[in-house]
Amino acid sequence: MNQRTFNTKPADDLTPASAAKRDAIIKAAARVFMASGYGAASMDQIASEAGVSKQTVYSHFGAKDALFEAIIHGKCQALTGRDGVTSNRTEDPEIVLFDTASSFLRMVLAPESITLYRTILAVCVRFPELASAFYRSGPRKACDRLAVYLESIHGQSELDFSNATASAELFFAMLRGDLYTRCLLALHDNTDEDEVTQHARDIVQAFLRQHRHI
Amino acid sequence: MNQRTFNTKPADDLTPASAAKRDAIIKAAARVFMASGYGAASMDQIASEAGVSKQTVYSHFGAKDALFEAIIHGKCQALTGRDGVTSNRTEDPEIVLFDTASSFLRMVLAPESITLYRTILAVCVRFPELASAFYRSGPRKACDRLAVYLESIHGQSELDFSNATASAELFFAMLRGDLYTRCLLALHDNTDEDEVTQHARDIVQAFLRQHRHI
DNA sequence: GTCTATAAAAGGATAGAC
DNA sequence: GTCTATCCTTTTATAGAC
Repeated sequence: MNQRTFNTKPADDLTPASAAKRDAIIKAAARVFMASGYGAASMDQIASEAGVSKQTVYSHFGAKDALFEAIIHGKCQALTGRDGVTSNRTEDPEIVLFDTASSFLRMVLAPESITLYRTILAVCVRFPELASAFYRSGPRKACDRLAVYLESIHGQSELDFSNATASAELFFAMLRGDLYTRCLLALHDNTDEDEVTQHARDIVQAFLRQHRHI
Repeated sequence: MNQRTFNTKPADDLTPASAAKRDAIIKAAARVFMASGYGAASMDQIASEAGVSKQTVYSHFGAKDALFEAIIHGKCQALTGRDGVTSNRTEDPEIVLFDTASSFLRMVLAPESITLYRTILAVCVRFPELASAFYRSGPRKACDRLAVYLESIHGQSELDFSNATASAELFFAMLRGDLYTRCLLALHDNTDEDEVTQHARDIVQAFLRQHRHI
């Protein structure tokens, strides 16, 4: 570990050539870390794929763990930025929930998301901050956004969302289901798009039935 | 990888001293692999903790990956053997489901189960058979057992389990919920026993309400 | 900042004696 | 089968020249 602080984003006080190299290092490191995990990734391979010398990598990031943290943090922030989990319109809740379910499943079942999650799980004890950052910018964020929506429609159509956060957590847990476990374990060669859509439809129905008090 | 086949269980055609060493190797390897994962675990450390020489480890298991596979397969078989997921009595379904939920959560949230799952996820691409074996002896087994029970009570108390397997998968997915994600990510220092019990109670209620057609 | 060369250490696997 | 000693490769990190 190095005592200096290294920026994740290309700094403006670098020469264009240096910033370009820094960018190449980040891209290469992301590829290598995602492909091999933290332990099996080598600084040699990262430098090679970035087209720079190993010493340049160390000049920019100081140590392997600092580079790894920068990459993972970047990936987590990219996660947060993505598609809104709820299309917050005054539409039929069933439609809004189905859209939410579809985009959520597409996101979490994407190979890059699966790989990122596996990579973090493999090192979450050694890098607790990374695990926390992932949770906040991923699962937690999705739940919070959905909870806000559920609260906004509480009472409509005889729907009871008096505990919106718990309901949101349940919604995503149901969505993941057994399918997510199988994908995490790499038991599928390809994820069937129709199966996913049908699954989202079923879960939305079950979720609505569950929260419709009679 | 070695071309020979190595037994997982202590063979009877070994001298007692040899069988004891084999057992020590298995115990030490389990500890080291679970503590460090496949990549970071070293054959030196395993030999050292087992109190034998490294060559003895190689004599028994041939290669690092073969030893790893033997350890993981052993852990998976131990998983299967454990507590019945359903207490298949002619009791109130609510009680049976609550018992099932409680023992399931206790099992999957146990630190050893979490560690095993993380270890397998980290190598599931390189060892597809291990991932498959884990899935069959863990999540799949639990679902199948519960599905059998659900089918047996289909129609009772106005409960609809016409798709028992899907219902069983949903039940366990709901049970895992956000709590399981947080535990996987090592975000908890200790799992609150009362929180788990209350969670199981809530999920059973939601599950029953969901399958009670009106 | 960047590169080449190198230090220093760790790990998987094997040879040879008993 | 078991042990000691060793080979060979890979890896993190740094030194020194430009």
